Amino acid sequence: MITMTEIARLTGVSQPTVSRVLNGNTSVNPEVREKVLACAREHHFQPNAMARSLVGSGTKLIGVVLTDISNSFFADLEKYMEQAAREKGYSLILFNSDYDREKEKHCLEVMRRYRVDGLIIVPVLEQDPKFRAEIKELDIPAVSITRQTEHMDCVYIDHAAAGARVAEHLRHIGCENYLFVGTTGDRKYQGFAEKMKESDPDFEQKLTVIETKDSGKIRSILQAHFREHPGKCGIFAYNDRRAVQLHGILQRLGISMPDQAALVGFDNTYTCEYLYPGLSSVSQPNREMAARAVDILIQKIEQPANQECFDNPMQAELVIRESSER
Amino acid sequence: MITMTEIARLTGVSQPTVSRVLNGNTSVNPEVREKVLACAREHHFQPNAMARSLVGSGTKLIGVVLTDISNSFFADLEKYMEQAAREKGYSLILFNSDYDREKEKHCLEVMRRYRVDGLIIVPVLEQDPKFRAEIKELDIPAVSITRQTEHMDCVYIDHAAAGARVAEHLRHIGCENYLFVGTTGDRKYQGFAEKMKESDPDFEQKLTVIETKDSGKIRSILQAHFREHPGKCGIFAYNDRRAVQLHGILQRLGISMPDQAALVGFDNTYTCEYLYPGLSSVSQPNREMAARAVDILIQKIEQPANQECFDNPMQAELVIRESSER
DNA sequence: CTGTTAGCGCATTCAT
DNA sequence: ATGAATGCGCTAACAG
Repeated sequence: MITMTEIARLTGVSQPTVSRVLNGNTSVNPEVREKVLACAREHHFQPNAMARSLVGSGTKLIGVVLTDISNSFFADLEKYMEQAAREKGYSLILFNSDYDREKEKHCLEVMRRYRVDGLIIVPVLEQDPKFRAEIKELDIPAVSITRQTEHMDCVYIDHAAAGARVAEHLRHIGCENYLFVGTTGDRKYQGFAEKMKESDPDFEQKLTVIETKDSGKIRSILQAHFREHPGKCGIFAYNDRRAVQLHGILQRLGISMPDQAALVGFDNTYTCEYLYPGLSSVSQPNREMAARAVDILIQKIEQPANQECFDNPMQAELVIRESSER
Repeated sequence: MITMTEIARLTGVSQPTVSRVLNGNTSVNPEVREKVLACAREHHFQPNAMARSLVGSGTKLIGVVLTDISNSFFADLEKYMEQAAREKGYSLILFNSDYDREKEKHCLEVMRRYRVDGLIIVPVLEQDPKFRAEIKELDIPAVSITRQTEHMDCVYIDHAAAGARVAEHLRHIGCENYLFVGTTGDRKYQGFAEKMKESDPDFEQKLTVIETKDSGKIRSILQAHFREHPGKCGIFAYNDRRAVQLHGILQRLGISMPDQAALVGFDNTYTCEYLYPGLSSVSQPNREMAARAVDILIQKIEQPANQECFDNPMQAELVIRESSER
């Protein structure tokens, strides 16, 4: 791979002159300019980003840590982040933490080695003090995406509010009992339950929580549930993947949507509209979230002055389809 | 961020000694060793990968260019590639080409700037001579994944064979006419059509090709098709995303699977088994493909001797579910 | 406008 | 076993 020094030798000028031409900042003699450019083109010169960064201008690298890119929602996010970053001349170095704090820590270390200019992360455990310490140690601009954090910028949707919105909807279409698929530590659940309790003090007796991901077990639970509770059941799943799974199981059990079961998922992945009956789901503005995260980050990278942290809550929207129509 | 020179200053030894300690190659005085290690730990030292690469030991960076990571199949692939790479101390710098040759070219240029040690790519157009030239210019080990290529190592499944396998299956369950969803330039299609023609000279009259991705248009085409052709129709979609879309449309039209329509997708994404009726699909061994691609690449990076290119065709498997059961 | 000089952080000689 | 010197490719003064 050709270097500036080599181009300098070939064209008979000094290396800094080559640098000037190729970076186009200061003015150089037009003839020299052309000669150098021609030579650079001929040899497909590309500046060595490593050397450049070493000298202090940053790496133009953004470290991205996702919990799991095989989740469509995150895959979309990464795609939009890359687009936004590319527009500003940044590239992404991507890691999956697999929801594992140890791996996450390792990702952070590797990113440090590459001296990424900034960091976008979906934290495994945003409140973990160790995580906060690790981020602080990194000492570079960082924004968390998808999760609300207090010690760093964050771009997210208010999961509790979204959960509440789902509660409102399910109550509105007249459900007699409820199923939540996920863990009760989830903000979505908390917002959902809170809202329900507001209008129905007996809510907790009407609720069943399914934590397992095992299709067989879910099937048994559903079967028993619908045998004992004939009334319309509102089902809220913490993500579309689970919701699609439930959708299939309900179909197999011959439980009709939305009459017997009103199902709502989360993330509004493309499958929702293709399914039959169509799957209601909470849509996150992932393109906007990605763009916002990248913008905030790059702004902080390039203007290190303003170093306060901001909360960037964004608006989610419930997309109602056949699976939970009135 | 602390440097070796700084650690050297703090511990009163020379920078090369720090380097020796931290890289653990040559032997150093145990006392010095401990002192240096302690200091490094205390300050959370991480070697500057940029500087290290500059001095000639490579970047430990693998450039990955995918056409579209929002496709679950590729997202899975990337996840497994990252795992495999991490195990060998490499990190991934990821790009999406969006099926756009220009963007792909740009990705290649950026990778060059970062002096990635090697490259794994899903080519937009593997036969394009310009693409081949660009890869050659890069002058680093490169493997193409998912596509067969002649000028570089490749890890892929034989799409034509997989298409033939689907043909066999659909013929076997007794279809009277066929629908292919995708483009006829696709190897899957070619294998499919070839196989069909073997046993049925009239195949071409029995085939309809749907190229559009527009749900409304697909719906019209299907409606017209089933009105005119009452017999059982074998439908082969080039990927699961399209297959899921068709699945929904068929359901909405009240066309039963597998009686009236036997549907087969491609990639065997998780949705397939959750759908009802379950979606038949061709399963690619993506974990193995990813691991193989990474292994081959790293081997070539670390043993530049053997520079021949190898074909690595892998075995796909048709997973039959309700959507195309006999 | 352009060449000289210096230095980024590190690995790698070469001495000692 | 360890320090001194060198150079990777580049940018950033500085002097002409």
